[in-house]
Amino acid sequence: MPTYSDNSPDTAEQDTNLPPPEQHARQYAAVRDAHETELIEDYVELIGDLLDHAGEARATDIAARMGVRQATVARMIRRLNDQGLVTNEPYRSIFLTERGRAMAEESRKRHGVVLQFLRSLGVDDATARIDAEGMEHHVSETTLGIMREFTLKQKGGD
Amino acid sequence: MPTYSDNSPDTAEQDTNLPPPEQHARQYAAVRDAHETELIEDYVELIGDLLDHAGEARATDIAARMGVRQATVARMIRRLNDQGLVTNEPYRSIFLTERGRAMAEESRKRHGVVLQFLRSLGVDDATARIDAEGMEHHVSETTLGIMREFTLKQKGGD
DNA sequence: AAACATTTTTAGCTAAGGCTAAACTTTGCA
DNA sequence: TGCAAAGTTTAGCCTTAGCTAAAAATGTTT
Repeated sequence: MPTYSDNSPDTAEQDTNLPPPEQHARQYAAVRDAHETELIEDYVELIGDLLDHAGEARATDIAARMGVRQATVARMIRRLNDQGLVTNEPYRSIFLTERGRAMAEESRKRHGVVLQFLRSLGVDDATARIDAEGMEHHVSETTLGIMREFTLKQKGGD
Repeated sequence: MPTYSDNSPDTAEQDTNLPPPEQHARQYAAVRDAHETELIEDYVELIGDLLDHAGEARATDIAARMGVRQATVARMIRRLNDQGLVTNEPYRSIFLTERGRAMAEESRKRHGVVLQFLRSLGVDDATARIDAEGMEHHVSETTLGIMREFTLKQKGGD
């Protein structure tokens, strides 16, 4: 029994009734779309981070940080190359194209906003990191803006 | 250039340095784990909702609301059956097992907490619904608890 | 420079989750 | 009652993203 739907007659219906089928379907479609780009963005973001911090992005390091095998990384790199996000020559380390760099930057920003927001909500660092990684790709621009504001306000207020 | 990492010397390092590789890998593994159960939970939650609201859960309705084809639903139902989450007989509608019901309830609660939280943050209803759908499976118990509290506090404070 | 170690790539397997097309069952109506 | 429509299932295709095993290239060490 959800306590949250029992005291506000205005929103009670929205909680207990299902949305119309088409809208419902659009919600799930949005999640599926997010999933399609999610992994690509994670790889690109990680490659960007490695380039910044280690000076180069090597398949071994990507694999270690992603927690997957090198073979998996190799195939993903080819895909990223196909999509014009990275450049790479056989047996050499990986670089971001202009588009890749833009995506990495974008991703890094989103990630940062969500992470900072969770922290300023009072979530411990370790948990915030894990949750941010998962939530990052499912937060709309609208919500992201609200999170940004909230974080700033918290910072100033304390 | 992330403004959030430039003014708080304490957290600056955590933002600009990468976590150690093993921890980093664990974060991505957590996201992958969430993805595995995510769709299953969505189906179970939807079936529960349909049972509650329409009295029965039919493949056609599930397909319409999920935004996928009936063939896709049919195969998923078999999978849910294999996992002991639903019972179904050929050409008859679908029911939840005890375990299925528990999962649906659990899922519905999480979903509600995230949705209410987003609303009380100031996110508009349509956006909140979409974001909640995606975020739901990536929010830890810890964060969920904090969200619940925050929502209550907002409600009382206004 | 040859041998060994590491790194990268390729080939081929699996499972999931979309799809279409076609077969089969149930339902509803004339 | 019988036939058409609607709903359900099965078969088979595709892509993605894991994996292992093995081959190819690079780097290191003696």
